[in-house]
Amino acid sequence: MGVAEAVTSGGSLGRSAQVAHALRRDIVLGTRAPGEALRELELAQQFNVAQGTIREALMGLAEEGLVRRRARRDTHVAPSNTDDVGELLRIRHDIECHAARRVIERCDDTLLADLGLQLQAMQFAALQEDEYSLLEHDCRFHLRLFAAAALPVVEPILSRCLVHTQRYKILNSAPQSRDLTATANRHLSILDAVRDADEGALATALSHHITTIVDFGPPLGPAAGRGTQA
Amino acid sequence: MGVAEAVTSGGSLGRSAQVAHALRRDIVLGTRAPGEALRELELAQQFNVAQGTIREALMGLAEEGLVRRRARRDTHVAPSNTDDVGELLRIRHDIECHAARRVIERCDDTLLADLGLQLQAMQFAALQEDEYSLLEHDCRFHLRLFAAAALPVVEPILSRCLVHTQRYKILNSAPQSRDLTATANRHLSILDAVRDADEGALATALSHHITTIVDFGPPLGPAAGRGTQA
DNA sequence: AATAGACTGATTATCGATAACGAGACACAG
DNA sequence: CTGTGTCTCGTTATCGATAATCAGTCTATT
Repeated sequence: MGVAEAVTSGGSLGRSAQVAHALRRDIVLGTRAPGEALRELELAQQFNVAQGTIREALMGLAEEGLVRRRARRDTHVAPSNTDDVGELLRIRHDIECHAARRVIERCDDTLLADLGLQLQAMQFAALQEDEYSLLEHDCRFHLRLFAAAALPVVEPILSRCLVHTQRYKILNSAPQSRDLTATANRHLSILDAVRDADEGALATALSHHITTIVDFGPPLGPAAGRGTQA
Repeated sequence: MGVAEAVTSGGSLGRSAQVAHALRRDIVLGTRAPGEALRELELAQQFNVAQGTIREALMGLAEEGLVRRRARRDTHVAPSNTDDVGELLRIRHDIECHAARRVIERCDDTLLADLGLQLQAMQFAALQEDEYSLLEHDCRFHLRLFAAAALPVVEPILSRCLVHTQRYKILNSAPQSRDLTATANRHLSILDAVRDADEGALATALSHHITTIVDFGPPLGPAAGRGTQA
């Protein structure tokens, strides 16, 4: 497992949030493999923070479903299950497409600007070959779009769907088979639909976008086996 | 606000879980009204535990969407929004009905027993006029049923839908208008469908059950029309 | 040899105190 | 009277140490 970067009072968000961010990155990218143990004191030493801070980060990740905590026993990286992801993708499709109407109805001028910014960031990340950065902005793109629907309680659900979908994609496909720039540009049709304030087009674009994220066909058959120990 | 019961090393689960349970109860029942401030030190004194313990409980509730935390600012009871609940109900409908097939396929012998137990507990709670207990077992009934679908990552999503749905119902209808025994017995048709291992009947029973949980008609304004999707 | 019981090592859960942070009040200058 | 900068207060975030608990092991008894 990786040598963790000590957190040194960097960003404006709290230390536990920074730790959670770093761990999330490792888990989504597969640097920390499913099943890997996460001991609080060990992580505290690695990140140079107190155990309680690690604890909070782990609790957050547990709520996201990325780690599994068994009370007073252990904490480890959660597995990535195909059936689960399929269902999450279905739910995501349902939520995002259904929100299209509300989004168009409530679309304000900052929405388009924010989406454009995220798209730009995605394209930049693609050029840099920084896949995780791309994924992050992908997430933000969809969450920002959904935020316009003004359904705050549903947002965390969508967020969970997004994260798990992305993790599954990373864990179950060969790195060279993923064209980052293409992934970024796949959001163009969504942006266009929002620009045109075309509810139907937005729903269609989202539906197509989501259904083509993961091809459940080819990659699962042969070497889909997890246990891709580093 | 209520005088909190000091937690005295009661159950087998940790103190923070007990605190979270108590707070969840108060919030769902409306004893702690939406918008009410929740100060960590104050609660720590009321429950006779350390601030950190309260903190964990609040973080858990925040992830459930029952409280809203603004970093370094404050923590308060989350509002209960009609639009959100409508959407959550839609998602819940989608998840539970779609799981019917998997549930029947993987139904093992303990499922029926567990569901029967929960139903009994609901009926008992109804007789006692203990609405929260009824709600809890209602939750467990549905979660136990869904657990048979073996989609662990989706479970927390369903859980969130259940909790918010129930809270909304409590907060937006007169207590005397709710027939507890009828609510409990409404699960009979679901149990029957599982007993018969009839996938179609289960999906139908669940669909009817969920769509008739909240009548968005009378108590709310005019257009409460949730899409008659399906 | 098999079983029941207690011990040990490892891990999480809790605590009490201190630090960091943001918002609003307040005084002051323009 | 208005705008700006500072200051204090309330609240959350972090820390380091200690307590509680569990799983697996090891032993003693039958």
